[in-house]
Formats: sequence, structure tokens, C-alpha cells
Amino acid sequence: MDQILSNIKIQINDKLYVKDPETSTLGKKIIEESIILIDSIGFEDFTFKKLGEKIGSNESSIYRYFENKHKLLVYLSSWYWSWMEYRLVFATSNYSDSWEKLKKAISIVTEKVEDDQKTLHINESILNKIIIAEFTKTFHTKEVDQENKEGFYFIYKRVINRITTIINEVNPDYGFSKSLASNIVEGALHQHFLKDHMKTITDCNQDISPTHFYFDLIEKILKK
Amino acid sequence: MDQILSNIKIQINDKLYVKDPETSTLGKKIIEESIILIDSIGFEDFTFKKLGEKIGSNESSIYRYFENKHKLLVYLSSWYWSWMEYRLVFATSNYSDSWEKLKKAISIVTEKVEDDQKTLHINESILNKIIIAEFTKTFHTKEVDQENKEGFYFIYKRVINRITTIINEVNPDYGFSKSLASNIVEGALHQHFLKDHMKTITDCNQDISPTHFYFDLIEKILKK
DNA sequence: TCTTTTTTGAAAGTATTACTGTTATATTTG
DNA sequence: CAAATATAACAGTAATACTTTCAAAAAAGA
Repeated sequence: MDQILSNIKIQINDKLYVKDPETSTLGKKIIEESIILIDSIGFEDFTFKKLGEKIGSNESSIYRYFENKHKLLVYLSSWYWSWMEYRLVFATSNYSDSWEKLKKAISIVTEKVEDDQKTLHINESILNKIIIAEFTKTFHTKEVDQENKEGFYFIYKRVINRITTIINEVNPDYGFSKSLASNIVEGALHQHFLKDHMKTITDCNQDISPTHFYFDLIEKILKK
Repeated sequence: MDQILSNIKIQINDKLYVKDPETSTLGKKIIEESIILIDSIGFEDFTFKKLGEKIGSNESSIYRYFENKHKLLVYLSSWYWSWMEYRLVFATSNYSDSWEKLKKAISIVTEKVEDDQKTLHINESILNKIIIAEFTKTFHTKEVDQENKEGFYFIYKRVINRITTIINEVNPDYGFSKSLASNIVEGALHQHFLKDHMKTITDCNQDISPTHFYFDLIEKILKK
């Protein structure tokens, strides 16, 4: 598994970058340090100038990789969902029982993320924190329809569709498999946010994870 | 009911404004036109300068009401949830059957919003569109914990808590009433967004509303 | 109604952001 | 080693997100 994972290259829509950051040291440094900087100061205060200072590079050099910080965030999000999809496909491929497969899939997309040591320049645990705090900003824009057409959210939608398919396997009579899948993926991010910042409106905490909540939920909704 | 509604004044946390916009013509114009302008160009491109031009006022006059556009958005959101809460309390007060009460509550927070003619300067239908597209930005910031302490999200949380209480009435044995309530409120906004911008990952459309999806969901989760 | 207070508008000013363009230097590749 | 490419440094622009000052207009109070 390690071998296989270390060999995959996560494919990102090439409209998201000017120059592929995976092809150079500076590019990888931009990715690595932007994750840390966005997590640390938040996307609103994050600028290419600050990132340049942090990595000892000039602002204009970063612009040769990404048109603007929005596209960088969409790039990071695509990377995250692509990595998620890989784990999802890998972890669910060996199940014959669709219920167990669904539980595995749900746990993958709802659990807290640990750093994947196989990807050297990307800290998935911090990237997960960014996704929780900033992902909705990638599509809550006036350009969403245009960018959706250009495929900016393709991998994210494919993750949702994979879960939808498993839901349909578990219970073909259930009429809202797509909404349930999108609700769980988005809702889990939200529950993680609430447990850190608005504890009074969630049951999730150190002991009860969003995974618990959604396991219980799918059991009640889908099991006959 | 009209009488009662026309007499209530929606109370907003006074830390959200420098001067209460409800106390002057200009203030009300700022609220009225900011809703239209944010909906039309999106929150990112919205500036006090553009709003000033639109209402024939100077930028600096708007700064006398709101410190910055973030606080204006939190103000508009608070107004929205306060108005929601009012409708929620009013519509559910007469039910003796808690199941019917819950259904009524869910339909109020998940249905598409029509303009409330009783509030002259606020178009709730457009405000609802802003909430769908921009509300998560009010708390997805680095200042969320501080602003939460200052009560910026108090009314929103109270709406969630009211729904939580009704869920507990319906089924006291269900262990995730808070997460279910926060999931439904946030999830409904998300499903509305998806039906307009990412149709492939939702079952909601012109015929099937988010309300249908969540009615079915609570029935399966809470009914014994 | 007259005066005082408050509100608003106009304009100027500042620091920062979000870029673009140019040129020299450093690095890589063939 | 030469040519091509990548990067750094710097200058420059338009817009943003404010703040300040001052005068005019409007509202409130006596």
C-alpha cells in the first residue's frame, strides 16, 4: 500500500495554476508553506507578499505559479479531495458487504485527518483544518458557475458521487442519496468546526466525533 | 398577527454597529441597499464606496454606522435569524403535538423565503439569498472565538437551540439532537446552494425541496 | 422660532492589497 | 559551455479599507 500510495500523483485541473507547482522546489515550497500560513493567519489576511517573505521568495515569483490566492485555495482543496478520493477508493475496494463499505467511506470523510507521511511537502492534518475553515469560500463566489464549468470542483463532486453510489447499493429505495451524501460530507466539516468554536450547538466533542453522529444517522435512515 | 409582527422590533447586538441604522433614514437605506448590492455583486466585491455611490451618500457616512463590511454582514445575518426566530416561535406556539410542531419548525428554517411585506426596508427573499451564499463567511474567520464571546452569533445559536428542544420533545432518547438541529439548519442552506449551482450532487430541484429531504430524514431518525 | 446639537457630505490623506512589468542574476538543460 | 529558463529585486498602478477634517444641512430643544 505504501508503495502504491507513494507512486500516485495527484492530478489537479491545470486551469488552477499558471505553472504546475509540483515541477519545482519553489512550487512545492509554495504549497507547503501556504498551507501553514493560511492555517495560521486565515485566508482573508493571507497574501502572496507575506508568503514570499516566509519562504524567502519574491511576491512576483509566486504569481508565476498562481494567478491569485483564490486559485491557490481551490488548488489546495482539489488536492485534498483528490487525496481523500484515493483513500476512499483504496479503503473501500475490498468490501463485499455494502453496509460495511459505506461505514468505511463515511469514517474516511468524517474523521479527523492525520498527516500522511507519504506526501513530504503536504501536511494533511493542517490542510484538513483549512478545508474545515475555508473550503466553502472556494465556491461561495459570484464566479461559481463559470468555475464549476471549468471543472474547479470536479474532484469534490466525484467524491460525493462515490458515496452516493455506495448509499444506493445499501438501500436502492432511498430517494435522497445525493443530498444525503453531500449533506454528510459538508455537514461533517461543519460539525468539526462547531466542536471547536460553537460547542453549544453540537453534540460532538472529544469523545463523540462527527463520525459517531453520522454512523447513527445512516443506520436510522438506510437500514431496513 | 400582522399587528403583532408590525410592532416587534428586531433586537440586534449593539456591538455590531457604531450607530443603530434603524434610528435614521440613511441607516435604513444602508440596510436596504446593502442587501441588494451584496446579492448583486457578491460580498467580496462589495465595498462601502460602491454602496455610497448607489445610495448617493459618502463612504464616510456609512462608516459612521458600521465599522466595516464584515460587521454589516453579521448585522444582516443577525437580523435574518432574529426574524426567523420570530416566525419560528409564532408558528410553533399553538401545537400540542410535538411532531407536528417539529415539522412546522423544520419547514420554516428550510423553505425558500418570500419577502415579508411587513418590514418595509428589508427584502427577506433577497436576504435569504445572501444567507445561503455568504452566511458561513461571518464565522469562518480568525476572530470567531472573540466575536462569539461578544455575542455576534447569539441569535443564530438560539434558533438552533429552539429546534433542539423540539427534537428532544419528539424523541427524548435520541442522542444527537444538537448536531441534528445544527446539521439541518446549515444543511438546508447548503442544499439550496447546490440546487442552484451544483445540481449533480443534490436531489433537490424545483419539485423536491430541501424541506422534503429533511422531513423524510427526521421521520426516519426520530419516529419510533 | 431661534439656537444648539447632531448628522451628513465632500475632499484629502494613509497604508495595504493585488496585482503587472522590467531587468539583472542565478540555475538548469541540452 | 551556451542557451534557455527560472527567480529575485524593484518600480509602478489602481483599488481597497479605512481615518481625518471641515463645512453645510438637518433635527432637536428651549
